[in-house]
Amino acid sequence: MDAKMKDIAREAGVSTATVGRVLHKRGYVSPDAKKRVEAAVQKLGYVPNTLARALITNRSGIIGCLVVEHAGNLHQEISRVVLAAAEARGYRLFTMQTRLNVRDEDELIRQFIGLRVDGLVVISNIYLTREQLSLLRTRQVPVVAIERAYFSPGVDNVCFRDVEGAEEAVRHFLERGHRRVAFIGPKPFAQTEEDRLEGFRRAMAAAGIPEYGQTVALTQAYGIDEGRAAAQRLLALPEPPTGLFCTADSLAAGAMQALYARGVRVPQDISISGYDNRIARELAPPIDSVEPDLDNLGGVTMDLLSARMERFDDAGRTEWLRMRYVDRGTVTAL
Amino acid sequence: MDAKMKDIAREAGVSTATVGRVLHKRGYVSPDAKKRVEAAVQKLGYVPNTLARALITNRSGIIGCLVVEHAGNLHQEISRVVLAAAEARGYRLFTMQTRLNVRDEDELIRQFIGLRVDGLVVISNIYLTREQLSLLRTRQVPVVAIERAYFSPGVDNVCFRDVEGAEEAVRHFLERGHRRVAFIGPKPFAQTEEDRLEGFRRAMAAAGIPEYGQTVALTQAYGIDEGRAAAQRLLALPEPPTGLFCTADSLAAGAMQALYARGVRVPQDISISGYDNRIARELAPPIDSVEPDLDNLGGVTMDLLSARMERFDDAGRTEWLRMRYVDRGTVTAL
DNA sequence: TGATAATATGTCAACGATGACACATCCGGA
DNA sequence: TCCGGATGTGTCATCGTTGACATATTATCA
Repeated sequence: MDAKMKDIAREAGVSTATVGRVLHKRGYVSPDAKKRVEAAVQKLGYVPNTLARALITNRSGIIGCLVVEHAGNLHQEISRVVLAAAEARGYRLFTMQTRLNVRDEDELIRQFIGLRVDGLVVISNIYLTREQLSLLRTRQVPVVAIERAYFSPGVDNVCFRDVEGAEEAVRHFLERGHRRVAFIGPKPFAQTEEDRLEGFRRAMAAAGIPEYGQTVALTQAYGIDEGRAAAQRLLALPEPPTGLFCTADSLAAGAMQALYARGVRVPQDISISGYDNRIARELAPPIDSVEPDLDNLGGVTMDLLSARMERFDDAGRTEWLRMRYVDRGTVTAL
Repeated sequence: MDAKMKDIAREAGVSTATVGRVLHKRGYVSPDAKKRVEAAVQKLGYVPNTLARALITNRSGIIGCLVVEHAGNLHQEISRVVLAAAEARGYRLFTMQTRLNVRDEDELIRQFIGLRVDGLVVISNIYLTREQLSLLRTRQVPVVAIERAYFSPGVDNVCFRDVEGAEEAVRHFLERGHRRVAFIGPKPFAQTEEDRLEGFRRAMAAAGIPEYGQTVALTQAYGIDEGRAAAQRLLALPEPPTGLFCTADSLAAGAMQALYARGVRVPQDISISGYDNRIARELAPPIDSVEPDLDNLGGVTMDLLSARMERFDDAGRTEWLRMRYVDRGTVTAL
């Protein structure tokens, strides 16, 4: 059905080798033959079979992207910028998603290996297992992990400076005279969550506020409902906080609902900031948030990956992406 | 490097044919040979080469997904549910994205054809060109288009009942005594936008409100800023509307900011509803919205596609997905 | 006892593109 | 005139897997 090289060759009256030379613009081809081949390609609507090419060259031109989904994180946005960067560099990005589930991940990794991907991008806040890593390593598949640092041979990392990001956000409150700043964030279940809590603690400690004086509202997960409930609890305290530091915009959005319902105005009556800057700008009013450097993320990731695809070695490089505080004026002086 | 069937065969002391029989659980294999093959597969960490298999079977097991991105639409969410449905059915979904750009689309479609995808899902609110369609058609690639109906041979469609969705939302205002209901939505540039505007007009006309009495605020695009500006304009009218029907949650979110800034309370002072139900629940307060039946979308899409993959024909089937009005109480009686 | 079916395994030509290699021809310079 | 390089083209084994076909052995029944 589909035209193949042989068909082009016959149509143009040359051999498949010459067709190949025209297609790859490599080697000597007479202008005449070239013209005839191009005409035949056009006429028969020839599109080279990537699969056959990959089989013999042993390079698929495909990069796998494993996204471990998880309500309330940035993984969708991250995969989008990585996709854009990959396409810009001429790679095809093959995305597969899963929710936290080792069995699924095993299956997806086998699928990627079956496709003989040239590289793999893992976007996850949990770790791959040792077995999964070794499966990839014996096949010399370059891996770049976003969000989780592996420090493992053959794996490069792109990480967010979450401790510093959270620290800066909390300092924002403290510098404006706030003392009772509450932390709203999930009970740490991965590095990211620990880092943000750690950043909060560091900033508070640096301001001389002792551990037991800190108001920490841990939620079971990310989400609107969790944020709303946490804010309700905090507002009911005898001495409610004057500032709410939320470690996700979704939590902040929920908190805003609680505030709105109680008639507490932002920023006149209370200060608030979010994290991730995903929906912060969509709220009324738009609130402060902490933004990862997504503009660079795609490029950094693909640079690491292509360096490793050219020469596979055992070093494990790590790139740290800094966070940026986006000031929209919802943290005000007391 | 990678183990191949031949290696397994040697290790197990059988031929590749027997290895194949074990792998595909087909044909006769002695329990003993089976055991040895399985052990060899385990030992050598064999993963079949999907590319080679695809080459000879002429089925890649890959479904292409072309997402034409566009700020403010649901395409990310849609691609996610389609991905889930595809994975559940054992297909690999290969997603590529582009922004409105025919040249890019041509390139991506060629990439898909090069990969010999078994089917293609197009998520776009603009049409593929005639050339693109015929390229796919000569190769008998089943195509399912989401959002845009093609009524073109070889293309199945999954469409949203946007006229009815908008109509129902506007009726919600009218039934509660509103007369001055404003429409906030982009100047129609594709069917979706026209449909939502049409729905608004129908509902208003049915309530006896003449065309010239209708308040229509057309924006240049979807987005927070556009929604905010439109709401500001409307609030400045001598007789401001009592209800705002926004054809996207992002527009509604912007409108909410304008309301908040002016101290107009929702829903006490004004009624409002959004569309798409993407961020409506994250706002303070959460607002009414119109929700496409995303739960069914993935399944419906994949059903159409797999039916067509089994038997390619020229019929163009169309599935209409109904919209659901989500009532959160932000449209109240006057 | 021989015919037949069921069981078990191996051989080999595809799939479509690649690229090493061989073979031609032509030109310029020694 | 002969040689070497540039130019132009074709042949064929190969990539890893599949599946049609051939072959061999054992069990079953008339």
